Amino acid sequence: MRRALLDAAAHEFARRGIDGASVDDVAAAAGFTKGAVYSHFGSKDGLVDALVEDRTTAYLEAGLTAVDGLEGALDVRARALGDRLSAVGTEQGDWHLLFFELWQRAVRAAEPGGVLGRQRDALRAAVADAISEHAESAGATLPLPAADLALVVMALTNGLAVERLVGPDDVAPDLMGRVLALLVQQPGDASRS
Amino acid sequence: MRRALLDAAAHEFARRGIDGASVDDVAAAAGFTKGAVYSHFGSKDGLVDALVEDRTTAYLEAGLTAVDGLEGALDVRARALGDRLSAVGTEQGDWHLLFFELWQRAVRAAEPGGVLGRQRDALRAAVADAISEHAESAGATLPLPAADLALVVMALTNGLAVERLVGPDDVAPDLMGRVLALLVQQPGDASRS
DNA sequence: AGTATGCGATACCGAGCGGTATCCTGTGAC
DNA sequence: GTCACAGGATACCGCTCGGTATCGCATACT
Repeated sequence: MRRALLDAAAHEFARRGIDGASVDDVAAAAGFTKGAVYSHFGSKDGLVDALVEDRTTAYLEAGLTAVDGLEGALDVRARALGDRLSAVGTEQGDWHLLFFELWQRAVRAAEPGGVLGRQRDALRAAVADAISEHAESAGATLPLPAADLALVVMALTNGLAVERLVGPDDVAPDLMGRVLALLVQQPGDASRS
Repeated sequence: MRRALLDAAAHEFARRGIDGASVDDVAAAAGFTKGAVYSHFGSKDGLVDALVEDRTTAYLEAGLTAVDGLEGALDVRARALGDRLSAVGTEQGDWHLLFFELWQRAVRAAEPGGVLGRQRDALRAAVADAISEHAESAGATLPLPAADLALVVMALTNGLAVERLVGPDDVAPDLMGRVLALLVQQPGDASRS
């Protein structure tokens, strides 16, 4: 089953590294043998490519969901967004481990227009749009261009995930929310938690 | 020469991955053969360990330098710090590639108290101290505990490095500084660039 | 029932790697 | 000048892994 192989690959690759996990390992984790993998994906690289496609799509959707349906003042929305992103990041420790590995591959391959790059651009644009709309509907002015803020949100998500994987207890669950709230706080607005 | 081998290892490991670069490759890049590596470090893991020690020490010192000798109002210092960190991050693209690989190893090994973890704690504590002192000497109140701010600085540095390696032009050079300035901005302080 | 199709298992190959054992050579002590 | 030694080169081993060729078997179609 293609689905089972992709899930097993995501898990094994995250745990042991893409180079560290053999095709045999992945197949065995899914209850199959190598033959199944080569029958479906042709090569190990083919499996990795399919995995990139699969997981980045899911990641993009998760990101879109996170910025959707926020209500209230802008800093309240920012806090809620931070909490959502933290929750997702905390429960899916494997994802970031895998993500950084795929990202490394993409950087080293240096082939512009890779799947990862495209999905990143899409996510960034979508988040930037959402931020703009949220700011407008909340009647607030953004302290930075929406595109820059989107980048900061992504960078913080990734950066805090790094720290969380080293020391899960070192990162307060509400840190992301508080930081984002500070970033969109209006000048002269003295509201502090 | 031990130094040459470490430098070559840093470069080769960053470019091709720790698993992707063979001991032969590293030695050749330094103008030697395998024998030199095994004579100095005993094993590939020994080389990696020595490299972790070497580079994290340098990184820690770079971090300490960055938070040192800042002057002026708190947000001015924050901006200057951001610019320094951006400059360092931009010119040393290789380091972050290597850092994430070493970080992955540490997370997967899951041996608490690794060198990387200790250096991270030290850096975080030092940055937190520096932030506290800067806040005090500038007569400002911090919107978040210094330890949390230190974590945010580190997370942003790493997160923006990720983005910069994917698309160098997507990250404005002054973004880090502006974000940090926003974070320490005093309520009621309407100064905006 | 017979047959075709395709997924997955099995056995095998070649290459590259980490590691080791041994040899070579330049350098310093006396 | 001789000797000892350490840093490094060379040759080699064994193992693991990606990849391939082939086979077996279940399902579906006629």
